[in-house]
Amino acid sequence: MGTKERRAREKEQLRRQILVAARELFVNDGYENVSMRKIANKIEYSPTTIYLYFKDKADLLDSVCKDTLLNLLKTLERLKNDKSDPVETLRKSGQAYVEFGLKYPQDYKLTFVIRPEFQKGLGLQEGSVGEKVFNYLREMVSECVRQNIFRQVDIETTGQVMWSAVHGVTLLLIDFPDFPWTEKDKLIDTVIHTTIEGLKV
Amino acid sequence: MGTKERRAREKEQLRRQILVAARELFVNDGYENVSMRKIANKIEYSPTTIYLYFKDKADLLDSVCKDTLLNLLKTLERLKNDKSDPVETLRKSGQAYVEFGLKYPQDYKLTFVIRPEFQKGLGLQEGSVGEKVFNYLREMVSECVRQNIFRQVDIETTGQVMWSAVHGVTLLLIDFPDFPWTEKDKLIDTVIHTTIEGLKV
DNA sequence: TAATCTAACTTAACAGTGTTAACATTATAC
DNA sequence: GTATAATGTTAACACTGTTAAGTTAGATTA
Repeated sequence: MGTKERRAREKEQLRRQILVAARELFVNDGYENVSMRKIANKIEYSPTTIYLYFKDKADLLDSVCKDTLLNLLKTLERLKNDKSDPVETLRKSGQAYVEFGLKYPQDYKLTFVIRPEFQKGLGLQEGSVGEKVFNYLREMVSECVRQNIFRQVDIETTGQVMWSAVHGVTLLLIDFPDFPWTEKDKLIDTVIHTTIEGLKV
Repeated sequence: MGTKERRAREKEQLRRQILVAARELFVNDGYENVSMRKIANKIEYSPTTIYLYFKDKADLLDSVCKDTLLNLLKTLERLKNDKSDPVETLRKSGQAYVEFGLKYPQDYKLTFVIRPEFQKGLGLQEGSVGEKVFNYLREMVSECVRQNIFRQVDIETTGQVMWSAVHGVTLLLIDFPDFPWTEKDKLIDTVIHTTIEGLKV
């Protein structure tokens, strides 16, 4: 009677296989330059098979994005234990966020700019992974507010300001690699430091 | 002998016509959803005619982006006269930048995230429009540094921090319209205010 | 075991894409 | 008025996402 479970497992396996192949191609060649046929080729199935597992190409991308967010969340939550200094934790979180974006630039762009429509359905609404990521930021910030380190009492605004800063510097560094930036790590440090100091005043 | 000039004028006219049609379609339908045939249809020429004026679709987009940057530059330079308070001018410039992005969200995204490769050839290199935009920001910032308002002596870094902040908040507001943002203008104000205060300390 | 059913997958096709090469047309120059 | 250059068009190629119809293999039932 284990046949049904086996079949389900096999089905899930192929789904993962498609996702892995798709991510790899999206990341290397860019979403628009990847065709369903290329993905199919990579996994050695016919193109239409993919449609048995994903509604369409956008749905496939959505699933890739969801994985990216899960990955980001995992990365961030590793920093949570460090409860000593809330400002230091926030600083580290910001740094980790930018680092994540620069480590997986294509993933980051796919998730946060190429297809933010996906947020409507999965990304930021209640119970979603995206919401969990922002909740993490909320926690970090609210601890700083609670300890009267930050002037602003409004946790939402404070969090959004922080997000703007790290999102901005991440995308600029990704999108304009040839721009004569200040030394990269120095810039990231300064952005985060400036924002935190600005929130204190 | 004015025939040559007339021909050149007519040619330039059709070029503009193509650009206008392309921008309108890109902005309404999104770059990827606009085909050369659609553009051709709009201006009532055959699709291949466009290739007599632009190398390819990307080149067409580049020209649209260049216009956007020119537009942004014009918007910003209107604020330059106000020499009284450099911090206030910088604040206003930041605000104008974000407002510009939100007023022409598709243009902004096309220029700053969809096709930043275009920066390589036209956008940010010497003498380009993009460089002029960043030079504007440099001027605003350096005035604040010169008057010892900002701690940081490094004008480049300071400018880049400012750019990160406004770029970040602009894109977040564009890309996640359904996110429960703080009231929009308040958020923009706070981002700019926070960054400036952070640079002062 | 043989017949049936169903889930998984493929083939063939449609309408659309960017782009090129070859052709047609028009307006200028001699 | 004829040659010449500029301008525009037609037809085609190889590709795209996606659907409908057809095939095959494995499990279920009699």
